[in-house]
Amino acid sequence: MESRPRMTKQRQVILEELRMMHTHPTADELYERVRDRLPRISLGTVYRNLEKLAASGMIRRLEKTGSQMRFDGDLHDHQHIRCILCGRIEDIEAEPEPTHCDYKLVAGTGFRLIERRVEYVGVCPACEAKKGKM
Amino acid sequence: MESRPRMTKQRQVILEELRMMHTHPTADELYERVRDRLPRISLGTVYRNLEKLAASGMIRRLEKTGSQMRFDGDLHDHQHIRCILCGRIEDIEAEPEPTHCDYKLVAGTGFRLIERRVEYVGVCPACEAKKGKM
DNA sequence: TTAATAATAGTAATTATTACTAATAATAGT
DNA sequence: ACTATTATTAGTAATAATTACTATTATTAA
Ligand SMILES: [Mn+2]
Ligand SMILES: [Mn+2]
Ligand SMILES: [Zn+2]
Ligand SMILES: [Zn+2]
Repeated sequence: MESRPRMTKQRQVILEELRMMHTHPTADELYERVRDRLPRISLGTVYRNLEKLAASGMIRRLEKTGSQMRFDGDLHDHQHIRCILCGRIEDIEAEPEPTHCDYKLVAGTGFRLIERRVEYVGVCPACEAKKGKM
Repeated sequence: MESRPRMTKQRQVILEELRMMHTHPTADELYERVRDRLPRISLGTVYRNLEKLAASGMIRRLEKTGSQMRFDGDLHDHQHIRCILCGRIEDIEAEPEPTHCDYKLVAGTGFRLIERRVEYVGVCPACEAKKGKM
């Protein structure tokens, strides 16, 4: 039942590239990027490593917003805003910890509160510009 | 280019059943329910109508949390808590409108803020009980 | 009633993700 | 450095949710 994770070249590169880009990429966006350095890597390997890295807390998995998962190499305490038109995600400097008020709101449901996620939704500058032209 | 929506038996039943249940069902949960009244309805019809009803504002589509879409026939201003283990969703009586503080947070990004979604995540009583037994 | 055309049932296609498997390579121990 | 163990990989197949297609049906306005 022993099983120490191994730091493979693939895992290393995936982690490095995710930490470099600040765009909260999907698995296949990251796959395209990583292929520049490891042309023979497979998409399944990218998925598997993102899963492992997220489970070990080395990266964040942004819960299914939009149609695919997105990942974040930046672990500092922050939230996100997503463009309702193109899906682009940017950082927002807000603290996500639940407040006393949140605990009171949840009390009636019988749930044990773990986390409060705030997602801001809007239109990004690029999409706003595009829209103006029509 | 004219196109007035028609109130078909299927659309009627889908809307009625969704409004009755307070469980935020997935498309196929609702499909199973509706089949009791319309045994020949197809899953595609359920999806198509949920899409139309959401677009016209008659129901809410809860943005992809978990692996599938969920729908809500209750339009009153509220938010949700989702069980991280079983996916069950319950209502939370919190106002979702962005505050001045939210607008200030978003200002730096250049986005036009449309909505602030707060999703609470926790463990539901049923799952908590199940967990205690192991 | 009738004509126009949304909407439907049934099925096929798409898409993101996960599972499978034989081959490879990272690590611990010698 | 060599070897044994086994986590990990590439490649591919399978799954699962959703969407698209198409011939037929049924709603609604005239
Ligand atoms: Mn981020
Ligand atoms: Mn609700
Ligand atoms: Zn955009
Ligand atoms: Zn639960």
